[in-house]
Amino acid sequence: MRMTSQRKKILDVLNQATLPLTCDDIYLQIDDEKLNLSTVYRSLERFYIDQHVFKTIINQKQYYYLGHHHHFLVCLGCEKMIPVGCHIEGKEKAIGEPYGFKVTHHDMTLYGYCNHCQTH
Amino acid sequence: MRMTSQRKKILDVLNQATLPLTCDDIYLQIDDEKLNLSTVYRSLERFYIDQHVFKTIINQKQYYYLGHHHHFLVCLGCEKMIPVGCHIEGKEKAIGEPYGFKVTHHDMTLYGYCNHCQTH
DNA sequence: AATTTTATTGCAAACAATTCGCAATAAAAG
DNA sequence: CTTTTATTGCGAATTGTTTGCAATAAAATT
Repeated sequence: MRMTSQRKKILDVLNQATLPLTCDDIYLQIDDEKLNLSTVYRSLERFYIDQHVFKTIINQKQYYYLGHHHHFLVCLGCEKMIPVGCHIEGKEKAIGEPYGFKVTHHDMTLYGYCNHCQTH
Repeated sequence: MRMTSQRKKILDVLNQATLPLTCDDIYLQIDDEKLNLSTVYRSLERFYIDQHVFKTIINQKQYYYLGHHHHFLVCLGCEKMIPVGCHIEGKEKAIGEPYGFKVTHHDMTLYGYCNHCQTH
């Protein structure tokens, strides 16, 4: 795995972030005329496969983040995202077991309305 | 809500199904020269909003199903899907509460390897 | 039953997110 | 310093999904 200047910048952006980001988010934050969006896509997928970043699907889009595996409350009103812990972590294996299914990971998102959007 | 012939056929297909289906799955199963894929998309989204069908996102695609809310084990090898119960149903509200967030629903998918793909 | 109303459809085109082929580039190895 | 080969930029393709709009057909009204 070659640590290119592009990949360094991508990881920098992710390190700075407090919420998960799409490839496009990251692309836009890196103000480099010469960086291509497909490089961002390829790099993040590579990081993900090599287990250096986490990925979650929200509103049918891929989001990436660093740190530890968790989930998000996503507001249907304003799209705000709130990180929340994982409540299935330990149960993963048990859920697959009766079917001889080996669970490797899971993805979950909770949708609803944030404090603000409930009353506006 | 007008129960058109197209919508009847779409619901028929879903009723027959034992696993969740994409719009395209359903479209292909209805052998009607004159039925359009966008009608299938629009109808299912309407059913979903009116709470007549459930929806879940798997591999970044929308799947619809009837019956009761549940989840799926999805094999990364052969794409096989196995329905499993929901383990968060009761906790939904509690997870959002500390943030004043009103959870309306959630989506989860478990990925891994089925019995067969583990050894092949 | 005939007519009016209006939700729904078919069609083609647009869209958004993501992926791909390929020649050029630049890390890392020799 | 040269060679090797992973990675990039670029443009184009793909996939899943959504949209505008005129035509159609349910359902409501007469």
